Amino acid sequence: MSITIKDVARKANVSISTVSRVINDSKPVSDDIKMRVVKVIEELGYKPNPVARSLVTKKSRLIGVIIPDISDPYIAELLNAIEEVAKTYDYDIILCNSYGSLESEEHYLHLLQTKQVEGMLFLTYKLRTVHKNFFESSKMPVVMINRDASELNLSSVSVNNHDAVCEMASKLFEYGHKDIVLIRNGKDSDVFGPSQMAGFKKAHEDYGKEFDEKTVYNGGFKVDKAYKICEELIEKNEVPSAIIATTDSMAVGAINCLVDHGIKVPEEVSVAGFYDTNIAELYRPQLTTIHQPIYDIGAVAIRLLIKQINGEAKERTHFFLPHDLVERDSTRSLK
Amino acid sequence: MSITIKDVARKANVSISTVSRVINDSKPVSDDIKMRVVKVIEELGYKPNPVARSLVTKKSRLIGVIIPDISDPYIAELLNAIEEVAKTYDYDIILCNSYGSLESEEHYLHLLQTKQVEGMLFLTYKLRTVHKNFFESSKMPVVMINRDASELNLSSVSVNNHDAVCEMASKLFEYGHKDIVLIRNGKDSDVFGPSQMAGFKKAHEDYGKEFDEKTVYNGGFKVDKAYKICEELIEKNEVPSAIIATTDSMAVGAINCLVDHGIKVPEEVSVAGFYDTNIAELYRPQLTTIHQPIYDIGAVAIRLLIKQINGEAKERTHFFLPHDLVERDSTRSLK
DNA sequence: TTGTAAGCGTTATCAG
DNA sequence: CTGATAACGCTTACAA
Repeated sequence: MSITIKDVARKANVSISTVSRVINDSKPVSDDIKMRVVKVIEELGYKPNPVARSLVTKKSRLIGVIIPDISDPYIAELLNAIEEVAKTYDYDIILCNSYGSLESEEHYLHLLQTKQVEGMLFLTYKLRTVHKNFFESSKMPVVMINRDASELNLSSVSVNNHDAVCEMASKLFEYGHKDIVLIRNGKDSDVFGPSQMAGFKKAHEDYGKEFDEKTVYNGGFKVDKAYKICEELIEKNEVPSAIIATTDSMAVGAINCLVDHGIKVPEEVSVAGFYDTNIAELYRPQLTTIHQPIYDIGAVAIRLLIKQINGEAKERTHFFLPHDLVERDSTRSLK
Repeated sequence: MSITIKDVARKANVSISTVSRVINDSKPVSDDIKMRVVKVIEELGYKPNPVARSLVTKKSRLIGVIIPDISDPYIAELLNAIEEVAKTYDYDIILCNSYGSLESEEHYLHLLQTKQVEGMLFLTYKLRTVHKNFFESSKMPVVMINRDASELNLSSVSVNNHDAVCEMASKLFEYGHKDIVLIRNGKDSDVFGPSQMAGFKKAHEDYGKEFDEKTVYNGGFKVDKAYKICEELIEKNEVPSAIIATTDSMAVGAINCLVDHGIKVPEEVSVAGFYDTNIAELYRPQLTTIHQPIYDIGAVAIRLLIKQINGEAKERTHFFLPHDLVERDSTRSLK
């Protein structure tokens, strides 16, 4: 049996309320009594029982995090940040890996609610009605990562995907590339699908290029998918002079395919990635990519959430964090 | 205010104990009453409050997981398994990222204890006295991953590193390689340091080669470190015909260095990795590596832990899971 | 088989 | 400033 507040009270010769007051610093307690209590607490090595505490305060000091795939390095890095700053505020993380399945996302949404989490961080590839309904009815503090959720009246944080794709495409056009293929995350209903498409289009406009929707493919975050898309391109003899993938690993998939078919990168085809995850530097050729402040995205998201939990948050908005185009060896100028 | 057991009791016209009995299936309840209660529960959408429950049962349904680095793909995959099977048993995971620092490991060990976790999964690069003391005195169920902890009278699970290194080295000797450099995890005090060294030695004995301790380097799980080690080798003009790294990413670091210095892999030097993480297949040349049943390691560990929590575990032992040498393109036979 | 009531360890209200 | 005491929502003897 471990030591309770009662033991402390008894040994210090005060009431349990007094002990409670000193540990919570909630009401004035005379100095000598306070010191006496503190001393006893140390002697006994007393630690308040968080469960009992939660029962009365209705606060669990728990935050739920639903993500589609821990083994995605991008998400891992995000988690790193979330975990770290949460601990700073004395919150713990309950991790839910949904594998991107709507079913388990729904399951976790409810699970977390019954687990009494005080708020949730949500990361999903597709946003559905089920989600919306849940968020609307639960009124639980939620912040969305990597998706603009202002339509749901939720705060969210990400990089500006429209601008990032636009910049990358522009850079390639400037380098003299005539035709660029975009392998984006997914369809219009998927995360950032629309803004990536729009950014790509914008670059075409800016550089007076004709835009053809057929040059946009859906990679669905999958290396293999990107590989296959590339293979098709090769078979159809439609290999472009440059490829932009909205994920580093899809870029790697594309390069592997090209190289496996004897096409040199970047000599014959330029390929760019997105996110600047570990592999971008590890892989050869090193990837030209969009560096994202992944850690910061996670950190901002969790801070935002905690503010919301504490009722300090004003309005719900989307936060864009700055990205960076980093040029390495997988792209080249044709000029 | 959410619905409590009282609301259910009132609406079903029974006592709260009866309700408790039906939700826990703990004592016989007559069929008609049970049905009535179940119906009311559904109507009201009642969910037992886990906090209140924990307070009386002293069970938190929480398991603490301390790991050194979430963004390590190996650990991410492990986490995947842990999270998944834990949910199966209705346990939640509290994630603690120690960055391998002894200080935060210690911090988390205690934090988890006060958070009332029912057991812990522990993954560390170095095992120290602090850890031992904690485990001895707390008598909390703990299972260690990727480290033989039988000396601490703790269960643990991993692949047999001695054999794996030995097999890899043997394969290379068979291929006609004369000198092999081993870039292992770390020093003797580090995880698997000794067994990797021993396995390497054994292979030398088996093949009648002279063993020189100088051919063993400590990579400390770092890509850069491996890169530098390789660079030194090149500068000293001591490039071996084969390199075994005990981590895929260290292998990649080594290959990158070699290639950056104009040395071809596998034509001039063979390089092998360990773990068979994503990058092993993604990278070019694809890595020859030791495939580890990472998911299974995680799954076995968490199951073991839950058994221990339930008092079903017999003795504390180390479990070896089978590994596999998978040959890809980063090594070649000299014959 | 069912109900009553005593906790579980805290915080919070209200007197004093 | 300090102390009783009533919650918090649930499980579990103990009675009935």
